[in-house]
Amino acid sequence: MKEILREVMNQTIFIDDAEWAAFEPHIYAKTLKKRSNLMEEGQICSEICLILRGSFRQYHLLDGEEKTTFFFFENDFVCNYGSFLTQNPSDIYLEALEDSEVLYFSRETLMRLYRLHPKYELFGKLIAEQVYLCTTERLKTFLLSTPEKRYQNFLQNKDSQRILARIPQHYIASYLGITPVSLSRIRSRPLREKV
Amino acid sequence: MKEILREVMNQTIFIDDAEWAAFEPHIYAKTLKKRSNLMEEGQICSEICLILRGSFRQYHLLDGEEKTTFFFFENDFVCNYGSFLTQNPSDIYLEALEDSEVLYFSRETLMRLYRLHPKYELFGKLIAEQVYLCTTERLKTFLLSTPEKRYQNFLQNKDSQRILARIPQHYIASYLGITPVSLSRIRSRPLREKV
DNA sequence: CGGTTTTCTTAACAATTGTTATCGTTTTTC
DNA sequence: GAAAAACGATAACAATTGTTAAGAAAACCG
Repeated sequence: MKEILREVMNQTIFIDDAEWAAFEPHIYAKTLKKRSNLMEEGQICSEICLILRGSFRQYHLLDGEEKTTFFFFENDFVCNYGSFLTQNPSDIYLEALEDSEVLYFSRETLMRLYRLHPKYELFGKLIAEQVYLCTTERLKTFLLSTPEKRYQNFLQNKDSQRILARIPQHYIASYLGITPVSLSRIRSRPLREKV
Repeated sequence: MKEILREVMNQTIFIDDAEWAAFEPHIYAKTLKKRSNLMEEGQICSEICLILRGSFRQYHLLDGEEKTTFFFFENDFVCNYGSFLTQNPSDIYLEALEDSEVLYFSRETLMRLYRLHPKYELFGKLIAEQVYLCTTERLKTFLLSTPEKRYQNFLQNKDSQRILARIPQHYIASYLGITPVSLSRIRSRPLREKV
């Protein structure tokens, strides 16, 4: 089962047997019931999970209102990466949307691997770069598009399909930075022709 | 003069004399006239600049309209980091807002340093993490705030001060994802009390 | 210095989004 | 299987933002 983690990592960088042997004993598994939290506001992120089964949403709590801002699915790493890096308290919650199963390892384990094998250091760099690129793409949709165009782009984005297939619409609205009512309206709007 | 680059890097990670000696000969300087472009759409980013004097804006060109999305000042690294990482063509322009002076080095130089000294690899990782954190903070202001609140947060953000001091307001509007007219209106609006 | 360009404000109106509430349907839960 | 909760559409109205245009002030440039 832990081999799945190795395979996912291999999509970014090849991990040889010696490198894997240093890692493998420090990987654990756990299950989370639907609606349970993997992380809560105020906690400091000390472990990284790989989702084997299930899904999670990330949300902020503002004036008693939940603002959902990200989703995680099978083969995704899920953690509060910002809190993981800075070791500052989390400003977000991570909630299981379904009964879920994850592999996980601690920050200390990763730090030890960084010191033992430069390959892991490179892995950490490549992950940071990947996550930067994704975040920038998403920021662009806010800087350059209206909510309506943002939703249309979202529909056409290949990575969005798993969100559309599994996530309730009002969470998607929040993910797009709009209200559920507004998204419902946008969806019912006739498509405009380009002029 | 190149020592400034070393000092800026030292704010992230200590570079010893041997590491610096491998880098120093491959650093160059150039000047850019106000309004000239450091990078244009379609180009592939092959060098990183450190600003010694002057400032730059990053903008997208959409339907003939310029959308300014970022600013760079003295002691900032300026490049299209996304294009630098992926080697895909740039979707942005980088324009000097004043007569400017920069140090620069090539991507090949950095790649060579990555191979020679693991310290540079770590530097690359820390930069990616820093840039990720900044981008995420910015994305949050779009996901969690209205334009008006976003402007008020912007005013109170310490890092914003250099933007406010040196950048025309209509560029700031674009940076906040709104029109110049709307920003002018927000500014003239009376401050609301919290209830 | 004088003309041009840039910048910012304001006004009027259009378009979009937010808010609140209702209603029917679907899903969940026990 | 029945009660409860969650979900999505819709309506009505408020608030905000976008668009276009005009004008004044400031900055820029030869």
